[in-house]
Formats: sequence, C-alpha cells, structure tokens
Amino acid sequence: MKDVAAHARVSLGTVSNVLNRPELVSERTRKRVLASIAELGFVRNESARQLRGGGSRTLAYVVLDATNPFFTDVARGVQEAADAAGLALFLCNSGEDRERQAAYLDLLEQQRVEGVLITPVDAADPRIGALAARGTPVVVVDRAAGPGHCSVTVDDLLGGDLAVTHLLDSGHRRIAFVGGPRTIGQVRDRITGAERAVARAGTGELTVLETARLDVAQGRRAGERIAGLPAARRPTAAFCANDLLALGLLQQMVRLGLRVPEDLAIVGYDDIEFAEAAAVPLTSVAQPRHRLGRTAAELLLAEARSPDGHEHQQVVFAPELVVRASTGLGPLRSSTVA
Amino acid sequence: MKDVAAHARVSLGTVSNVLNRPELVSERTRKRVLASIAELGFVRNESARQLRGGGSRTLAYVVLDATNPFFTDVARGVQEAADAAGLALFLCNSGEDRERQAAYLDLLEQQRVEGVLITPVDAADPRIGALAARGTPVVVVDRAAGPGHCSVTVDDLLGGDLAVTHLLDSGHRRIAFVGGPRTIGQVRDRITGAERAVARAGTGELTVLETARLDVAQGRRAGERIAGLPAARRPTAAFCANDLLALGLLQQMVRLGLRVPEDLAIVGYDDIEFAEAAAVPLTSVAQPRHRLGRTAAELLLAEARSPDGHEHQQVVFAPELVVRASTGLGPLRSSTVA
DNA sequence: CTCACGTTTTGAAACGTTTCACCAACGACG
DNA sequence: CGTCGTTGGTGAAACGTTTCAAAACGTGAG
Repeated sequence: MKDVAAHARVSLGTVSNVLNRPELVSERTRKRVLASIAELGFVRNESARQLRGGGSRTLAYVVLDATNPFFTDVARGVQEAADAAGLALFLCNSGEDRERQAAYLDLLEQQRVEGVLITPVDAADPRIGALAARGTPVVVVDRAAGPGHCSVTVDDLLGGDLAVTHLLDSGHRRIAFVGGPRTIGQVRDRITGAERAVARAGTGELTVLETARLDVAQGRRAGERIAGLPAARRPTAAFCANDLLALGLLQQMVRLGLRVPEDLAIVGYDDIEFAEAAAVPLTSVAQPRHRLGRTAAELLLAEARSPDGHEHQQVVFAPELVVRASTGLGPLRSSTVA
Repeated sequence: MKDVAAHARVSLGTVSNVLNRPELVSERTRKRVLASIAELGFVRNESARQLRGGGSRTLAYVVLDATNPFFTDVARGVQEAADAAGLALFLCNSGEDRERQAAYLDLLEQQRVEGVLITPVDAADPRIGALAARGTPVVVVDRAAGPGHCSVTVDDLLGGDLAVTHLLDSGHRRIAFVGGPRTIGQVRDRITGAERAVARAGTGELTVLETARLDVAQGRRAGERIAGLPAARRPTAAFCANDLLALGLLQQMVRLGLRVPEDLAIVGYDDIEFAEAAAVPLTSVAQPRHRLGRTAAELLLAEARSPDGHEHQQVVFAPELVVRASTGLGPLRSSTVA
C-alpha cells in the first residue's frame, strides 16, 4: 500500500480512504490511486486489515462428511444466507474425524471468523461449548445441542412415525426397520418414532434389523436376510434409516427377483437426489435440508450481530413424507382387521 | 497475549516462545504460562501472527459444485495431501457462479492462502492467470489450463473411446451417445473419443442424442426418445456423458418395461457411488478422482515450496472402464460380420 | 485582507503477534 | 578471582492496515 501511495503521490491514509470510503476522496485522486493499484497489482492484506479492527466477514461450516449430499444441500442453504449477509462461507470437512474437527475449530477461532456452524462428530464435544463460551457464535446443525448454543434439527421421531404410519395405512402389518448402529441418536429416534406409530395404530409388528453402518452394502445384506425368510414370516415392508440402505435393499430385491413394492414395500429416509432416480423411485422421508441450513445461518448471524441480548434457540423442523412407487400408490391390499 | 504475560509474570516474548519454540523455555515457566493461557482462555490471533510473517498454513479448493460427488471425492484427495503437509483446507463453493468465484478468489488472495486449487466456471477466466501472476500458486483441476499454471485432468477422449470400444466388443453396432450441451468441452471430448472408437473399429454407427443438461431428468427424456424408436432403428446400447443421465435412462427403461442390458445396454461416466447401487449396476467410466485431487494438491504444494524454479505441469490421468451388469457380462450376441 | 467554513489530504497511533539482539544469572574453568 | 559459555528471559522493532485528529487548501462573505 505504501508503494501505491508513493506511485500515486498521495499519503497512505488516502489510499486507505480510496479503498474504504471512496466518497471522501476527490474524483481526481481517486482515479489516480485506482490506476496505481491496478498498475502495481496491489492486493490488500486481509490480515492487517482484520488486525486493525475490521471483522473477518467470514463464516465457516464444519461439516461431518462433505461427501454426503445431505450436508452439501444444507451447505447450499447456509451459502444463501451468507451471501445475503455479504459474508463468505468456508466449508471445512471434518470427515468424522474428531481430531481434524478440533484442528478446524482451533484454526477458525484463531482466524476470528464471525461464526461457526457445525455438525459435530460428537454432539457432546466440550470444545464446542468452550468455543461458544469464548465468544464465537456457534450453531449446531442437525444435532441436538445443550442450552449453551443454538441448534437446528429435524424431528426424527416424527420422521419414523410418518414412515411407518404410511406403511400401516397401506395395509402392511409385518414391517422391518433396517438401520444401525443404535449408538447413532438419529437411528434410535427413528426407531422410536416407528414404534410410536405402531403403538398408536394398535396393530402391526415392527422387527428391527440392525446394521453396522448406513450404507448401500449394508442395505444389500439386509436384503439377503429379508429375502431368506420364509414368506409367511417375511416382512411386507421395510423402513430404512436412510436412502443408501434403501437403495441397497432395492437393488438386492431386484437381483433376487423379488418385486418392489409388490413383494416388499420400501421407505427410505433423507430423500436424496437418487431416491427419485432409482429404478423404482423410492418413497422417502424428506428433511428440509435447504431450510435447515438457511435457518442455521440466520440464527448464527443474529447471534453475531447482537452477541449480548441473544437467546439461544433450538429450532426443530418437521420432516415430510414423499410418496413414490416403492410403496405402491394406493393401499396395497385391503387392510385386514384393525 | 499481553494479559497472559502479565498473569504469568513473564514478558511478551516469553509467551511467544512458549507457543512457538517451547524448547527454549524452562519447564517451570512454560508450565506457568500454559496455565495462564488456559485460565484466561487465550486464543492466538492468527491475523497478527500471519501479518508478522508466518504463512497462512491454509489451502483452498474452489469447487464448481459442492453438491456433485465428483468434486467432493476430489476434495478428499486434496484433503489427504493437505493433511500430510500440515495445512488446513478450506472448501469454497462457487456453485457455477462466476461472480461468487471471483469473490472467493479475491478473498483468498487477500488472505494470502498458500495456494488455490480451482475447478473454474470458465476455463479461460483471465482472473486465474492474474492470480497466479501475482504470486499465488494455482492448480486447475479437471479443466485444461494454459501453460501459465499447473493443471490436472482426465483424458475424456480416452474415456469415450473406452466406453464405446467396450460396447463394440460386446457386439453392439447401433450406439447412441446421450449427453450435452456440446458447449461443455468434456462432452465434446467424450463424443470425439466415442467417434474415434467407432472409426478405429471400422464398424458400428454412433448417433448423438443431445441433451440440454447432464441430469437425471434429461436421462429420462432420452429414454423416452430411444424407446419411441422402431425396434429396427433403435440403438442397442447407449453411452451417457455422465451417470446421472445413465440413471435416468435406466429408470425410464424399467418404467417402460424394456430390459437392461438385453434391450439396451448402458454405459455411464464418472462411476459415482450410485452407479453401483442402481437396480442394474451401471457400467461406467471411472475417473481417478481421489488421485486427481491428491496430485493436484501435491503439485500445488511443490509450487508453493519453490515458487521460482517451478515448471508448470499438465498432468493427464487415464480413466478406467468399470464393467457391471448394465452392459451384460460377456458379449451380448455373436458379432455380426465386421 | 481576513475569517470562517467545507472539503481533501496527511501523519501517526494502534492492532497482536514474532523475532532478534541483548541482558542476567550461574557454574565451570584456568 | 576474573573470564567464559550456557541457559533463560527481556524489550523493542516490524509486519500492513485503519482511523482520527489535525493540517492544508479553496472559497465566498464580511
């Protein structure tokens, strides 16, 4: 900047004014300074600027798995809100790695970002509370958070309930839940929601097929197990804890010559793009991913703007069931006695 | 830091030493200082550190579409290399938006990141060259770049050639290429590669079904068009410019009661996770995404380490064909006269 | 001609680190 | 008992901005 000042024959202060409050500078000198900037290829040093007092104009979203479309969709919502507020968004991928997440949090705090959105590896990580306590606004996304910060989640109980209610309404009575491990809170909640639906209906039976992970391969394995059962005991419908499982399950059914939905109806969860693209489009529980991200970012911005009088909020969104061919289109068969 | 120094009754310099060269400080004082740091919740100000001379220890990957699994896989490779080098990686999503990309590039340059990886909205964007010219190492990912910087790409001609050669080898003679628009360089290359394969074989015929985009819906539409042709003129195989098209095409075939691969063999491109998860697992041209990212990051790091004696390299990877059920498993029928 | 006033421009302080030359203390050594 | 080397610690300069009080400059009124 010194060079620019010298080149344009003005003082440092004037260059700064051209950059930050151009209305204070006369047309003539402003042009001259801008020309010098262009000629010298000057690029403002953000560190110095920030050191002197400017904020960082930057948000970060520490995402659990950048490979998972769920999070990238959430990120789109975040991006939108950040754009609207004139802030840049950095995506940080923890990749489910506690250590990397910690490294990112440290770095972001040191960089004094305006705020951090995070889907934490471990919802109870004390670092997150500590970060918030030291003054960086934090919003937890898609995980329940203590009262120490804002959070934005989707109601998994309701999701499980919706899915199974739909299956019960379609006449199914032997229903399998496919998903796991139960150590994942969301899996637990979806099971609980499913059980709630069965209990409320007063009919039907839910069997849990626990899987080791939530991926396509595990869905295929579950498919083998289901197909291996004698028809009389075999469930007529499966509710999968996510769409990857559901796709794997669907694939295995096709491979084994069973028909979907006639032999097995399938409900997935997340409504990823490929749920609709499947050979038999998947019924799935859709989460308002975009709104989730947007709302999370808005909460964050609100907190960043008024750090004091800020009430932490726990926003819970309701999921929606998207019915497609994998559960048939009307009742599958007239319901047996209720 | 001043507060920490006062609290621990040492000088500023000592606190800095504890942080940066702990071996210079006696055990006793080091402990005392660390205790003060913990007690006061001190967090180093990265801006000041960087201003004084430390590098930013940060890379950024400006990605074209964070929603696209291709890029997130590339990002994983980048992440790996960055981790190995002890650098943090920020993901920036331009979302195909020229303006946002420009904003990110400005910001990153102002933040003096160690280097920028980018899959640009427009391969010929002069800003990228300008950035490199001003001294920020830049590597272009998945797009050809001029001699001004390094780039890492995959050979799309070869990819198209592989796909169509495979179909020809399987006995197909009427082959459709599904994809578009042709304004996309990669689409053009894949077509050219496909044509090359046909020309080399000296038999077979390639029809281009141009699509408006590379998504599932367009794949479905292409499916309708193909299914609508009289069987005698209908292609027996389709090579899709990406897996989304292929999935849409597959779905439409299933919906219309045509069988894959018996009535139509399908080859996709990209080998996304869901290619294998499809009801009929998709044959697809796999790009070494992970290695792409890793290599790109390594080139970047090499350039960052020795800005002077750096030869810009254009690395081209070869794609590989992954054969699955969507093209059958052996020759479909004995080949007619060559 | 002087003054007051509004507009531009200037100069220096401040931001929070790192670094480096230098100082103090201390034991060892001749 | 002076000298030297070592070890641990200090203080100030420097990094590149922004900001703000004050200086400089016109300009029109009195």
